Amino acid sequence: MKVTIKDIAKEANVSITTVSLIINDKGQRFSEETHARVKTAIAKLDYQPHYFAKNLNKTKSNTIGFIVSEITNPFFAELAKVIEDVLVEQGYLVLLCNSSSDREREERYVDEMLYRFVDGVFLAGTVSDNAHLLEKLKKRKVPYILLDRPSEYSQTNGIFIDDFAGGVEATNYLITHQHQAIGCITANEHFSNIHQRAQGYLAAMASQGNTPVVEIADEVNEYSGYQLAGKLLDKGVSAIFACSDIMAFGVYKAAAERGFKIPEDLSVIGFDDINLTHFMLPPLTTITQPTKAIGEHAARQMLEMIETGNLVVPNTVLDIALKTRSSVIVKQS
Amino acid sequence: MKVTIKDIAKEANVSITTVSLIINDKGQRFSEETHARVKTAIAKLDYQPHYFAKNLNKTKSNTIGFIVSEITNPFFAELAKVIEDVLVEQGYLVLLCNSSSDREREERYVDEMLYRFVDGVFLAGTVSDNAHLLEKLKKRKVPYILLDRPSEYSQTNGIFIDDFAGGVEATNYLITHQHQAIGCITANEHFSNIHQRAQGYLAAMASQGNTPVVEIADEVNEYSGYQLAGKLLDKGVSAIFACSDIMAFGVYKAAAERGFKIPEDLSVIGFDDINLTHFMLPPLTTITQPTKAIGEHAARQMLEMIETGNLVVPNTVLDIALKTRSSVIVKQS
DNA sequence: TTGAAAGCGCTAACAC
DNA sequence: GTGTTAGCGCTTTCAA
Repeated sequence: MKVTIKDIAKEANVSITTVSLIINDKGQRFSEETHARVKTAIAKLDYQPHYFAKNLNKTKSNTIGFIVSEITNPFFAELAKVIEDVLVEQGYLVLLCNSSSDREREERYVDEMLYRFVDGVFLAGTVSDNAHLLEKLKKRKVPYILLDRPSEYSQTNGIFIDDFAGGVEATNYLITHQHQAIGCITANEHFSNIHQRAQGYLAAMASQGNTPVVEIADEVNEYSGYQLAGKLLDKGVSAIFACSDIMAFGVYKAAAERGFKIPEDLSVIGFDDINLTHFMLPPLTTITQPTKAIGEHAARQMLEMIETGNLVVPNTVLDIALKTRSSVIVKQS
Repeated sequence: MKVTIKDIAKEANVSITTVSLIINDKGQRFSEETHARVKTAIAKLDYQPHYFAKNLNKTKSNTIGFIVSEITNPFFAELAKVIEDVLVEQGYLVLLCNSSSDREREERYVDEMLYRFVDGVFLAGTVSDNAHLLEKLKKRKVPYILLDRPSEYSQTNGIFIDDFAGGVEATNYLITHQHQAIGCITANEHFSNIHQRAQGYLAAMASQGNTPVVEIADEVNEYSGYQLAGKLLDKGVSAIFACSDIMAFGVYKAAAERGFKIPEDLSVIGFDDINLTHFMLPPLTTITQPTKAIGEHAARQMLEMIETGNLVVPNTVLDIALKTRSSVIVKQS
């Protein structure tokens, strides 16, 4: 049988009230000796409070949900890791769930999390058309934070970067290296942030009078990058902007298969700056997302919301930066 | 206020017992009409059972813990994803926690999971010296399954591959390609499975009378692979066996920096067969772990243990296979 | 300083 | 077929 507060009370020869108060640090009024007796009993019987009983008429679980669209994408794995590190440090447990970008799964997870009384929810890379999810969270007064992908529905509680500006910067970098036939690999509008990066590309191309060549994927991974890069290469581009580093892996492969060398025959720029970009050959020039800062800021905001009961926090846009490595050079004539 | 079973009872004009039984599919004895009334009331009031109350005098939570040593390692991310897919399908929620190979974190997670009454725990890549963790789980009669890394302490409940044989096979493959100066990049004995792969390498080398050259890392990632590959290359090896694909990324980089081409100047073989190996240049020859089969088998075993209450399941060793791609060729003289 | 007792929402044994 | 009621382990109000 599990040891209960009753057993402790009996062992220490006090009432259960006394035990409860002392356990929860509300027992200042008790004598030193009572404290000691209770502590000893707890240690002796190896008592652990009962999670369900303790929370029965509470509304806190010390658990925070984290819904991520694709855990095998290193960017998300790195982000989740940073956030978990901070939250665990603060005494929370993170309930990390992978949705594989599936709407139904996302909703299911939100329901299950609310059912389990999570104290907050992070939504990383979930579908942008998520009014129903946010509505549920608001109704239950559970704080949430949106990461990576803005929601059409929420103008607050998000931590993002300026994807459009990043797209412009990446494209301009290629343009300043004399590239004109620049292709772009992006994803459909459900991936709103990645879509925005392509919008930045389009704007930068337009301002130079360059003709854009965009390929749009329905998934963001190495394979889709590979497929679309092939199409672009067949169209004769001299540079490619891959709106996600993971897609850039596919670009490298497609180029290699066609005998194109990077950067001599093809310049490539990515977006995200995942750890692996250092290990691509050549190392990928990319737009850096401050993953650590995003995660830490997100965790802090969440803790603050939980603490204050405030459910709204203004959107934050963190700075990106161009990370120059070796995959882009001046166009060879 | 949250809607409770009482409200439903009142609305439907029945007792709370009736509601409870019908909700839990134990209400065969009630009339069609009663069923309907209760269902209508539930829908009308948008009733949801109370997680803590429901489980208060139960011992099930419909939640399964998953402790992983390094979620940013694609192998683990892929494995976790497969398992979660199966388990979610079966009505469970997976509590995925990343320990960063930290003993304290692992223990903390086990405690928190037990506190939350998880129905089972997966331990993927956790420290091999984990008697204390398994002891806790056994004491609470919570089924567990060990993945990736065997425990010195448990001869059951594991799903592994034959790491030693894999090491032998990888090494022999290099040997049959005329390589003699073969280096090996592995990790310290805390990573028991990876360590075993190196043992296989040593055996294969010894049986040929070749002199082994082993470098041992304290972490398994791209960086450690890079560091150690540098050392091996400086010692003049013509082939490298990287005991983990993620480390092979580092080998590629170290080789490139020294002007060594793969496979012409250096043959490389990896282990795991993560998705990204297809995208390495050249694609990495490696030992395939049947990630999908491992995950599905693990999930099935877990469900069976939960269902039957049986806490022991024999170890399973799944088959590996050599996956030939383009990073190994016959040694050039 | 301490304790008795009500109540959180639900399940299940038992009664009708 | 249906309802009453006693808990599950803990927190908290109120009394002493």
